[in-house]
Amino acid sequence: MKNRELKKVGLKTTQPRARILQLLESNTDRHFSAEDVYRCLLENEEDVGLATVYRVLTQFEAAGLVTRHHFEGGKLAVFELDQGVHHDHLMCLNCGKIFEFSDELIEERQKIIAEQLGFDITDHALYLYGKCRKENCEHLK
Amino acid sequence: MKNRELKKVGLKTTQPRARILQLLESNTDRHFSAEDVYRCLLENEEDVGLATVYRVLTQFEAAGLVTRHHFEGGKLAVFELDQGVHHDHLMCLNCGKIFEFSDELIEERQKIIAEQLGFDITDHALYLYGKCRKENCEHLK
DNA sequence: ATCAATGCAAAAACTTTGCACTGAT
DNA sequence: ATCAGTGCAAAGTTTTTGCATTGAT
Repeated sequence: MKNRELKKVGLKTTQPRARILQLLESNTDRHFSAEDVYRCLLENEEDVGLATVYRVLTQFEAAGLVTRHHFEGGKLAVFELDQGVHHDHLMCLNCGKIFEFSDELIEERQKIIAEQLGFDITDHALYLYGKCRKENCEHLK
Repeated sequence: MKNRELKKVGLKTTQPRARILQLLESNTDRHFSAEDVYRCLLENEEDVGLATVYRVLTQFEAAGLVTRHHFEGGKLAVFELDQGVHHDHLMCLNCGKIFEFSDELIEERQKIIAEQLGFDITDHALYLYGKCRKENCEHLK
């Protein structure tokens, strides 16, 4: 079923790859570590080796299917499906929740800055860290 | 000599801490991994344990003396001295060089976005990745 | 049938921790 | 003299790799 997407980026359709892509596609709001993916698949009785999860996520990244992040504080890398539209991240340091946003002005400004410095931008990432003022913000232990 | 700065942030002045601070202060343009710091000190005949380097850098970070970064691609954390003025980073994916910049408009915009989303920002980081068009850009092997 | 992809276990890479000793006040 | 800080070695985490086996075309 994930046949098309995988072929498109030049990856042979295998069970692990299809399952991981499926998982990411049905949780576009989440940011998965390799462990997360591994455990989610296990829970679904879809056994995949952890090494394979790492390999597949790295391949997906190289293929432009996913983006890898290193959030402040976290030691693991986390991945999310790339859905065509770039977005940035805002993370609550209390509850760990991640919010996504995008801003045309900032994007424009980045291009101008890169141009001035003589750079061809291939990639960029903006992370805001703070505390959400929501009453439902559960503090991390 | 690094007495004052360390005391100010509530850290007892010890040889390892003074040496590491000294190293960072005389290389404000560099981004050091713990290993980098360790090796630089060894080369200067200033023996310090690697574990201590990690501990001190973490303390410096907590004290607001340094900032920790996880650049794209790199697996190690790197540190740089915090010099009061916030700045962002632009990294060349060819030669690895890091350029610093800061932009008032982007800063403003971030505040507005955070406000709209009901966040109190404590921290932020913007990374641009690309290729510098300089003729002296040495490609990574 | 072929060759890439997988799973496992082992290794590597990076960072943290325990503990006895050293050093700053 | 005291107690925080250090160094070393050991352990922890996260990620990668080697190799025999499995699976997709």
